[in-house]
Amino acid sequence: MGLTKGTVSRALNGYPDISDRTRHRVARAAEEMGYRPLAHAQAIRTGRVRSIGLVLQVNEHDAHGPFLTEFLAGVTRAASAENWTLAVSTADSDRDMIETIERLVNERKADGFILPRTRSDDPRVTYLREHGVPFILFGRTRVPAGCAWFDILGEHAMRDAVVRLYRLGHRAIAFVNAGEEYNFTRLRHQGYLDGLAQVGLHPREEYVRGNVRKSEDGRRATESLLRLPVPPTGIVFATDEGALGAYNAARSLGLEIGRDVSVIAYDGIPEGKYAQPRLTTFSVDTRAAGASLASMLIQRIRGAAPEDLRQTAPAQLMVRGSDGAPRYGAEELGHRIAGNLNFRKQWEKHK
Amino acid sequence: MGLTKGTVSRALNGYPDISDRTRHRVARAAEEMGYRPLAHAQAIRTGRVRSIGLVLQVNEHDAHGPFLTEFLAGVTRAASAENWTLAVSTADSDRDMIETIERLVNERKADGFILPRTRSDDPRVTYLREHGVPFILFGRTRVPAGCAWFDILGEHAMRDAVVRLYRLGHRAIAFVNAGEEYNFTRLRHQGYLDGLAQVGLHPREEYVRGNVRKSEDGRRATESLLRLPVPPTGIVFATDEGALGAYNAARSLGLEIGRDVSVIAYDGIPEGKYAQPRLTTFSVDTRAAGASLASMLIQRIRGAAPEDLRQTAPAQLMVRGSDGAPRYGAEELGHRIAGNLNFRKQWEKHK
DNA sequence: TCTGTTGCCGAAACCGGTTTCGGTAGATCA
DNA sequence: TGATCTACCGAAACCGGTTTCGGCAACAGA
Repeated sequence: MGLTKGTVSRALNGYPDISDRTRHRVARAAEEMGYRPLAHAQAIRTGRVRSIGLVLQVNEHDAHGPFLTEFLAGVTRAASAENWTLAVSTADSDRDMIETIERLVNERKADGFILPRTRSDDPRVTYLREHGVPFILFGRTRVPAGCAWFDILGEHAMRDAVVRLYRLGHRAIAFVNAGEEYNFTRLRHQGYLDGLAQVGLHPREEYVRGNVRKSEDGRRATESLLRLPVPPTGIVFATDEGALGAYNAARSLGLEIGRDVSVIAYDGIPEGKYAQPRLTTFSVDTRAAGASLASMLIQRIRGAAPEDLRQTAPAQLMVRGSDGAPRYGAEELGHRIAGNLNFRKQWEKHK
Repeated sequence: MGLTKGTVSRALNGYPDISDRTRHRVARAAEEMGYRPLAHAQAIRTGRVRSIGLVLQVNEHDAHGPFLTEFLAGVTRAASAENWTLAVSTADSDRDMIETIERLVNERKADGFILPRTRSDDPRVTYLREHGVPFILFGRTRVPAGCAWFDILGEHAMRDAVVRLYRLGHRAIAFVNAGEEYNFTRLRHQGYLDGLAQVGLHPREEYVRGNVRKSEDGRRATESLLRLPVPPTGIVFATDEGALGAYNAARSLGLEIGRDVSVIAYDGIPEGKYAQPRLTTFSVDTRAAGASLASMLIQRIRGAAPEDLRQTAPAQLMVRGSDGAPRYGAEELGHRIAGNLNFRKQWEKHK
């Protein structure tokens, strides 16, 4: 009893000039009365609110939807373990994004930020770097100076997908990429090319599509691929969502996914498990990613050098039903598709 | 120039003892140098951190997934408008939930809480009420004393779904309910009964199923309904997810949804738009709900009485392709299903 | 026994705001 | 012209912690 608040504070924070006896006494008393220092009272002196900032882009097509819960679970788990919390906000444009971050910084609602969906030229990075606010990227960047990051090796997944299709017997393998604004896009494209090189297939420009964001984009891209004179028998998708569009394209051309044409994608969204046939995909452990990002950001805020905070992890292949040995060769497949289209045309004329 | 910090504070906070001239001078100066009071420094005196707490349950089957982004967008929008922020955390059990809330309360990381998915007997309510922490429910509760809430009138949707099916010509209308742990479950059941009463149909116990959480549960429930001697021709689902399971059940019985059997559901999740045929459902404006909840909670924290903070809103019917006039009457449908099953059995024996 | 150390804790400054209190200048009124 | 009132602002206490500084007591060394 009868210790000054200063002594209590030092005892709780492990200062060396406190005897073990007093330290235990304080710890026990705090425990008994359920005392926890008010975070904002600490912050006024320490300058840290022990809070991670996360601003979600919500304008366009909702990019995080399926992953969000898992991601938040990972982040908050890791943050809680260090007694930190998470401040979430949303923005519907780049301007709004910067303003939102600015507000969180100025009022010190967050000590640093996790930046999901790294873009090629990212205004968030520009702003935060300029203002000396710590941050960590989910996804690598082209200009890495001063940046910490965590990323999944999507390019390896793309490469392995090509190799897998090749081993299943495919010799005409196409690639459908995501929107160009993201940094991972060119990496995945490179991974596709690496895969072709590894198995000794020549890259063909007409086998590559890009800027697929929604599943409808994926449908169009797939249809244009399958209507080529010599269509691909296997298609690698940079995202699950794009691949789900392929199901509609295949249906409208009278094709069966997994038999007539094989599909391998990337992300591991739940919808893939409900597709018919179930989508073979490279799944990302989003929860683990969130946890890594959170604890790395905390280290960064505590002063670790960004160069020491760069990690990558592999995606894990989930073999399901959308890929298999090709039923026909590419030329043969082309003829079948032409036949199907012709039949449909006749039938519609007949009506 | 040369005003004390006390004067500046009063000027910025609109105290009456500051002349307009000084007030403007201060406002302009603050604007110029981009000054924003540190939230935690204010909090130490005011006792408010201007932060809304939200703890998500993430253990079991992820209940919020599809709605989460929209919900967060609504909450953070409304919060930002009042210069508040959102503190998000997660929990994987009831115990963990209470501990997480406790931590946020003790450290004052949040001034109050939004409680999504109100349960019949909710431990969160017990804890917060006991500790005098403001909160608002997303969903009504059975014991309303001291509770503020916002809710969607799911029971009206269920009732209208029944009436709609009746007007389309259905006379055998079943109901598939959600998990019993949620409070909205019994409300929706009541809505179904109200609908039957309104059109003058007798409730039949064998036409009601419950405890459907995942789409697989919905498949089983639907199959058991359709295997009745006199199956329903129309089915109302308390959740979209359950209704998606009906698609598989119908397929396995050789039935076509929207023709042989009609389905109307509730939630408005994106997957419903991709189902074949597209799911007719009562859609909830989750973003608006989040916004209402946030601004009502802020009012609550500022001292408004909980009794004055109770709002409801209707769900909006999205007519798509899963409902229509019944192709057969109920008895006839039963015969067709029996025939299909028999055929399948023969065919399997034949193999 | 005296002098340095050391270990340990109290006292007080400090962080950046908010809020209370008191005093002064100018206006109002008798 | 003097007294009273009012509008306005400065000064200082305060919020709940952290951190610095200084001093006392015990202990070691000479």
